Order: sequence, then structure tokens, then C-alpha cells
Amino acid sequence: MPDLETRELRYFVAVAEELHFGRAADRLGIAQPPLSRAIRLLEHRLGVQLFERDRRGAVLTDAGRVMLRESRAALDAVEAVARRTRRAGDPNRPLVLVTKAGASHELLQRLLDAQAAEPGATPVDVLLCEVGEQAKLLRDGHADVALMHRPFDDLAGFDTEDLHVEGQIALLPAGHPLAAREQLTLAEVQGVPDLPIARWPRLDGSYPDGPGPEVRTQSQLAQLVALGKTLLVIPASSRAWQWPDHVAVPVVDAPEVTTVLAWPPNGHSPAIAALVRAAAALRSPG
Amino acid sequence: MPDLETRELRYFVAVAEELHFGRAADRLGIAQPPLSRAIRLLEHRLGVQLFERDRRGAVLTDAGRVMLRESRAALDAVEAVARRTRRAGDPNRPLVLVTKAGASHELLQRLLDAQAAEPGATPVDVLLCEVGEQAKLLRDGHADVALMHRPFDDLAGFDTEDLHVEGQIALLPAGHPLAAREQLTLAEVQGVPDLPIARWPRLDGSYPDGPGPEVRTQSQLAQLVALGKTLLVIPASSRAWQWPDHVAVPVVDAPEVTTVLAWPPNGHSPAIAALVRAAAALRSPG
DNA sequence: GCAGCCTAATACCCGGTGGGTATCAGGCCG
DNA sequence: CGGCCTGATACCCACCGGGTATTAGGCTGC
Repeated sequence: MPDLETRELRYFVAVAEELHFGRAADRLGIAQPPLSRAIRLLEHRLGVQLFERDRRGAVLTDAGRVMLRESRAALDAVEAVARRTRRAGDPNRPLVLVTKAGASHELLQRLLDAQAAEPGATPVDVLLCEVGEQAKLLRDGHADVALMHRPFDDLAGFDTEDLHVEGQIALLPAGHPLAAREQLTLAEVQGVPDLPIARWPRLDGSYPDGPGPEVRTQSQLAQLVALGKTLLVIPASSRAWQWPDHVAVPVVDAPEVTTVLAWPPNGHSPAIAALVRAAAALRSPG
Repeated sequence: MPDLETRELRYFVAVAEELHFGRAADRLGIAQPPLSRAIRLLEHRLGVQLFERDRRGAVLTDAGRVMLRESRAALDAVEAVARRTRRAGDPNRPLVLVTKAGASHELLQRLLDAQAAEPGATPVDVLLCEVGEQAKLLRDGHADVALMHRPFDDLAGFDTEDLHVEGQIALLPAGHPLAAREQLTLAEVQGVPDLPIARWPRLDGSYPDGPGPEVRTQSQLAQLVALGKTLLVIPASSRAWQWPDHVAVPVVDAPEVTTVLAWPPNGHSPAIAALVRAAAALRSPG
């Protein structure tokens, strides 16, 4: 049985995401018949049915869902080969550190300063991305290390070093009754009917049910808070980007948030190792 | 720039491992000229030199070493797609748990019993492998979960659950002077000139320097111990497979060994989740 | 109930490219 | 200097991945 080719994986992923052979073929820039044929050959080779063909398109079987998950990981790994190899060929390549736009700059600044102070330190490029994208960028080789937040981010499959632990605060409009409180509980925060908590997309892109507005990016969220449409529970250090007329109140029983440095587990490059050392040194005495 | 195909990765890995185009072509079952061409196209597409061509074959550049590491991971991921998808299509597939041959059966037995006791438990197949192979089998989809040992095994990239912590013992011939002691230290054990400690291969397959015999498998080792050629420092629970005329003495300052359950981080299948729950429950009251 | 559509599947053709064979080129060695 | 062992070049072929045209089968709506 011949091995899978990445082309076949890309074809499968396209169909699995579109659930429609025609649109998937469009997206791939090929015609529909060869795509249908490729998928059926794939099913035949694997001995597994991946789609239930329906008049209205196609739906994934259980095996298809497994394959989709695995295929995405494999394609990221293949992309990472190309990216990391190219970057390794560049003699004075910088490290790429990715972090959420809007997260605290203070910790990052200290980390960069500490690392730059070491002799022969590799320069570090900082890449800002939207919430939840760090893991993908790390996996597909766009970035070398990431600042992430437990328990929010998907840390599966990475090596990590804890940098900082902090509590969370609620961000409220200044005039709101709760804004005068010294502290709040999660129950109180979740029970405010006029300020429902915004909903973030899940890993698969869908949104949980609930009254709050759907939100994809930090800037959307910032705007909604400015409009007084929602409230936020965020790490204390993120207070930096609150609007002038908002108030931060500690939420005493919210889970603690740990800022971690994460990197892909394979073969520690010296540059990454040095950065991790700097990070570890930063934490213990500080 | 077209994406990398797994065929190209396999070609590259073959050459990188053989460091010889002719032998690599042999191994791949193709002729040498197309292989040379494929590699040079690859270098051209990536814009990176991967090999220094020498008369006596080829040697890897720095970028080539990066690519080799990344390629192996990517190929494992692609293989895992096929394996896991096939297995997902099998309606009553068992979970495959891999563990080192020769490790303690006691803990494993308790784990299997605990899991089997739950209603609707998935059957579990046990796969035995040689030292250090678990990680690869887990990565390429041959196994679903593994019993591994920190700090010995390569746990990078897996989710883990600690199961058991224990000290280590030295295994000696019964007649040896140190066999009469109540306990030993690492320094004493390493200083026995007539019983040098055996050497295991590193991750890349090479052996560290030293006086002890080179060893690849548990059975080789068992034989050497039986012959009185070497001594062992091993987790206390592995005492089970000692020969009749050998003696176990605790090594007080040896690092503690943690037995962990490890599994690939992507999308927790219910079956794995149930096994992990059983494992966690096993640990806390026990 | 039949016409029209929207889906995926089938039939068939074509060209690019991956692979084979034969050969070349250049150092090391005897 | 001549064998020889390396990778590189030249050239050819056939396979298969992709395109176009068409079919098949439902659901929808008039």
C-alpha cells in the first residue's frame, strides 16, 4: 500500500472542510471529477469510508473526523519542514516569538531585555497574532516560540516554561453598579443580565451558545467593551489596554492564569534553549 | 512555490541517513539519477543547500540537519494519519497500549483491571517494544497510549499523567562485595571497575563512550547481567525480572523514576480519556 | 408528474513529470 | 596512468493526475 502524499491530505481536508466536492475543487484550483476520484481512491486504499455522500453534498463519518484532525496536524508538520529548513539556511536568522496582540507587554519586554543582555544573543522578532492562533503558528513553523496563557490556550504538544501567575479582573463600564465593588465572584459576574460575557470561537471555529456577542479578535472585543455591550474577565496584567472610562475589579474566585513560554518539542536549537534559560532566570529571582 | 510532498521527504531522509545517493536510491527502490535530480530540485525550491557533495558521498549541512529532524516528525505524522484513520474505521477496535518489555507488569495489570472494571470499557491490546521505541510508535500511530518512564524516555510532545514514583536499585551478582551492603550511592556504583555500567544508544543511534558493553535490548542486557559482565541501576519495581543469583541493593541518591501514561495530544478520543481517568483514579487512592 | 436544478459519478483524452538506461566527469588509489 | 567509485547529465518513455463532456439520481416547484 503506497504511502499517503500531502496532496491527498490537502484534497481530503478541503472536502472535509467544505463538505461539498464542487466548492472544495474550486478552492483547490482543480476540477470536480478528479477530486471525486482522488477521494474515492483514498477511501479504497485506506479501506475506510470517509464521507457519507448525500444529495446535498457530503458529511464526514467518524473515521473521516479522525482523519481530518490527524491530517491537519500532519500538514502543519510538513509545512514546518519547509519553513524551518529555509530559516535554518539563513545565516543570521532571528528567532520568531509570537504572542497575542493585546497581552501584557511588560513581561515580554523584560524577557527580551534579559535575553538581549546575554552575550551573542540571537535577535528576536515579535509576531503578534489573534487569540488562539499561536499554537498553529508554532506548529507550522511560522514561529519558534510563543507566549501563551494557561488554561486558555491549547498547549498540547509543546514544551513549556511557566513565567508568571496572576489572578483575573473584571472590566466594567465605569457607571455600572458592580463597578463600585472592591471585589467580585465569578457567579456575580456571570449573573449580570445587561452585560453578557462575549463568546469566543472553539477550536473548530464554531461558537458556544449563549446571550453574549460572538467575537473573534481582540479589537472587536475592545470595541464592544467600549460600547458598554459586554464585560470581560481577563488576567490582571491585561488591564493595560482598558479604556479610560472602564473600571477593573478583581474576581476573587476566577481561575489563576499562568503565562508560559512554549516551543515545539523537537530538537532544541541553541537559540531557543538560550531564550528559555533567560526566561527561567527571569522568573526565579524576580 | 509548490508544497513539499511526502515522497520528497522520504527521498531526503533516505539520503540524509545513508549519506550516499546510490545506497539511498537502492533503499528507495529507484535509480540513482532521478534521486539526485529530486534532491537538487528540492534544494533549489527551498533555496537552501542540504548536502555538501563530496567524492566519498555527501554530508549534511546545518540546514540539512534541521530538515532531517523536521522531516522525520512530519513523516511520522503522515503515517499516523493513515494508521489512525484505518483503525477509526474499525468498529470494535481495541486501544493499543505500548510499554517496554521487561518493565513492571504489576502497575500495568492494575491499570488494565481498573479500566476493564468500568462499564463499556474499550478492550486494550498491549504491545511490547524495546527501550526508547515507545515515543516513535506513539507518534506514527502504531499505538494510542504508552507507559513511559521519566527521566529516561523522550516525553516531548505528549500529554502525560503521572502514575507512580519510585527509587532505583542496583542489581549485582550475588557474590560481589557490594552485594552485602544495605544501600549504595551512585558514586559507589559507578566506581566498580569490574562491573562497568552498560551503555544504551542515544536518540540518534550512536553510543556514548565508556568502558561498559553496548546494549540495545532488554534481553541482551539480561544476558550480560546473568554473565556477571555488568551491573544495573533500575527502578525498584523492575526487580521482578532479576535472575535468581542476583541481588538488589537500593541506590539512595539515584534520581527517582516516575512511571507515566503518555498519549498524543490531539483530540482526546473517548477511549483514551476513559483510560486516563482510570489511571488517575488508580493513583490517588492507591 | 414532469421539468429543471444541483449534486456526485463516469468516460475518455492529454500532457507533464517521475522514473529508467546509458553515459559523462572528476577525484582517489594502486 | 588506468580502473573505480562517486554524483551529474542527457534522453526517452509511460503512467497518472488533471481537464472536458456527459451521465445518473434526487429533491424541488410549477
